[in-house]
Amino acid sequence: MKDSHVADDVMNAAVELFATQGYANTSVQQVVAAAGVTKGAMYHYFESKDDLLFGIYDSLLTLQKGRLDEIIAAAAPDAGVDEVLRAVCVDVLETSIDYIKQGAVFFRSMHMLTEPRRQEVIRRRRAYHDEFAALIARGQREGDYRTDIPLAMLVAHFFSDVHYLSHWYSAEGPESKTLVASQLTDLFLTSLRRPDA
Amino acid sequence: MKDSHVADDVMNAAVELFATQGYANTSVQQVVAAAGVTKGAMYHYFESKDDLLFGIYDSLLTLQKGRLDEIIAAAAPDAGVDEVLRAVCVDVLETSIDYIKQGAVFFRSMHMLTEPRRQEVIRRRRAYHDEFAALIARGQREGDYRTDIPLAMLVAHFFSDVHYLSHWYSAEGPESKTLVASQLTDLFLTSLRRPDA
Amino acid sequence: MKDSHVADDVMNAAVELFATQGYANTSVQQVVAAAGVTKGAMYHYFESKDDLLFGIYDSLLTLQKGRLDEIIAAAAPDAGVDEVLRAVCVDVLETSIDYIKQGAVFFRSMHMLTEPRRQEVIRRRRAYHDEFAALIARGQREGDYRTDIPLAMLVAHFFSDVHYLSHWYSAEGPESKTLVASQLTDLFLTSLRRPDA
Amino acid sequence: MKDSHVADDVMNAAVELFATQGYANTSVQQVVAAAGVTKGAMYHYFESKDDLLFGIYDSLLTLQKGRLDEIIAAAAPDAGVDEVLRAVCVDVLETSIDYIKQGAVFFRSMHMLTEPRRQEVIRRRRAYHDEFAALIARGQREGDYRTDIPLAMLVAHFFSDVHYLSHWYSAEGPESKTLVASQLTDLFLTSLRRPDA
DNA sequence: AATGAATGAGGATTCATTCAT
DNA sequence: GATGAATGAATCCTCATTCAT
Repeated sequence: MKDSHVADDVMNAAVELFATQGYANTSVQQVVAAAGVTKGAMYHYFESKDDLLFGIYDSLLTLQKGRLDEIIAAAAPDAGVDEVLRAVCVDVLETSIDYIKQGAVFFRSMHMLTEPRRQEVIRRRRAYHDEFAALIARGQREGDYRTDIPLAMLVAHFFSDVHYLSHWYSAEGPESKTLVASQLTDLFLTSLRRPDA
Repeated sequence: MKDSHVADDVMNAAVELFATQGYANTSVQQVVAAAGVTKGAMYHYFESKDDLLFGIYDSLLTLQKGRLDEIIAAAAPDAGVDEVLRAVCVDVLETSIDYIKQGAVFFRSMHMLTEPRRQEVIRRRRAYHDEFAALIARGQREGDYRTDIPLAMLVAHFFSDVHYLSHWYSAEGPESKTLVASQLTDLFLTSLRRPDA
Repeated sequence: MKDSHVADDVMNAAVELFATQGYANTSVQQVVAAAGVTKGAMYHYFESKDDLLFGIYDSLLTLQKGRLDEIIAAAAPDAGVDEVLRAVCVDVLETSIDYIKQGAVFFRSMHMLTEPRRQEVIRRRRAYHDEFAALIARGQREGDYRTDIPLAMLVAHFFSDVHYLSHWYSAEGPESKTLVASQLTDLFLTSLRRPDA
Repeated sequence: MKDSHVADDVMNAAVELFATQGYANTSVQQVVAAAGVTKGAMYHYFESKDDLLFGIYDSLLTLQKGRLDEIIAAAAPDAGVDEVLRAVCVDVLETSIDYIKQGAVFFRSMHMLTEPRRQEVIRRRRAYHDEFAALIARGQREGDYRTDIPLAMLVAHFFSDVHYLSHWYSAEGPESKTLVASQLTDLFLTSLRRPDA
């Protein structure tokens, strides 16, 4: 259930309020009031408040997974892994800044999701991480990246930065976004390189 | 109000439940049942559910600030900044693993705190970060650390790892803790070094 | 929010119970049970228990102020002040007997109102008294009424009777109401007359 | 249970708080805090919160009944009823001003008393009114006072002023008290006199 | 006499959701 | 499709009173 002017307005209001006040502190009443629709109209498009929350996860996961697949598919056959990984990192970071409110909700409200959906989010998120991890593993095999540190930790080391963006980043301008993305990518790739190389 | 057998049991139960199910999904009833005390007894020691939550923040902030000050004070007068910073990073990471449940609550429930207390947490947390930032700044002045990246981002880059621990770390054994702390410290310090050095 | 079958039933039940048992001794549960509605329905029409109480004040103040204004406006241009004042007194007393339960609540529960509303009641009540006082003042200027006693005390002397009705009056019949009103008015006007006249 | 420094302090604090905030809005905790004693100490001297409230009624009733009896007993054998009644009225009014806080509680919190005690207060109050009524009746028999108005209403007419004092009187000075008492007595006795006399 | 921790019943309020219209 | 009145379960919190010390 997801189109029409009503559904969009509701989702936007929900993201805004959930990011600002938290999911638990936001009543359905507040959401519909902010969206300028009635409760009945909302329940016509969304099954529950949980559905609203899941919508945020779903669209973000769909978006980022799609972009990741695209970048990898679009990579030149002879491209070095470092080049691809850099593109991926920059893209994730930029997208996360674009959707920083959704990101704030994402990392803060996972435990508010009802159970089957929480599992789905975890599964899709893991799939995403695995694809990212495969890139690093390839770089390790090719001798570019350090192997003295567990793969899982390297992945976590990168996504911690993605995660943390909503805790400190505040939009000053469009250029800032690309600069931040490139600098964080740089920090990550620097630490990833073989120490002795 | 913060001692007696009752207060401790309640706090422990609260940490456990808040970390597992989230603050909003945990009723005071569940907390007191888990602690084996009555609701009235709990309200004798804590003013509100919010007070319970704040207690988690307060004790963690007090602990970590204390340790940070101690390490800096205990550093040999001729110690290089890198040595001190490494000790600080390792300590923060190890402490965060020891109190990983409190950490999970910390980063997930800040918006559930009532306003004056939320401000206090933010203030104390900022003070902590500032002290950490001062170390890096000293390293920059001494020529050890890179200056091409804003100080605030370097700080965020480290604390994102601290933050993220509760999302992926799970205790496999006592050695693991020190290993993880040392490896994450390593990643951070590697990326911090002057690129051209 | 103040119509619909539900709102009326709730208000009536509230007046009855507040007058009989007092506001503090009456639970919202008792009110909704007496009104035959659910708690949720009540909270759809009233914001709080306090709102219920304020509703009693509001309707009584509105009613009596309206009637006072009407009587003064309707007075013949050449009417003596004594004639107008008598009409006002009789009307206030009769109305107070008609709404004797509301009156019982009025004088007993003012301190249970939350602050901004308590101020509003005081303000509106004062406006009402001032209008009444203006009539007496006119009578004093015209030489009908005594001036050896402060105006405020004369006003209090009358409203004390209004106030006290709910402490001793009990409805024996419709005639009694008009008799009581006329007799109390008589007592008041007698004491108001210039002693030496 | 009623002496010792503790009991007095508690009673004074209770009167103050009950008069200011109302009985229902005042917790035992607030009373003992204001009195500077502990809860246990209070419960050593008073059986219940209700006991505290009843104490206010008891002392006021005892005091006023005692004074009434005294004045009547002390009247010269050949004293006119008007003289005695005037003395009684002035005394009641002055005493009520002296104990105006107790009076505020008296008229506002009767329905908060537990049942047997509420009946006792009503009974003793009625006895007091009856004695007062007997004076008026004597004046009627002696031809001084009007008989066209029911005795009960005449009594109510006077006590309404006593009652109402706490709603408008505020202490400006010691002289004011005697002036107010004498003026209200005057208003009452004026209206009491035979209209045709 | 005095303490104050502990009890436990009760109260006001919120809110996601349903459903007749 | 849309409304919004109504539901009813759940939640946080208060508080008079007791009792071991």
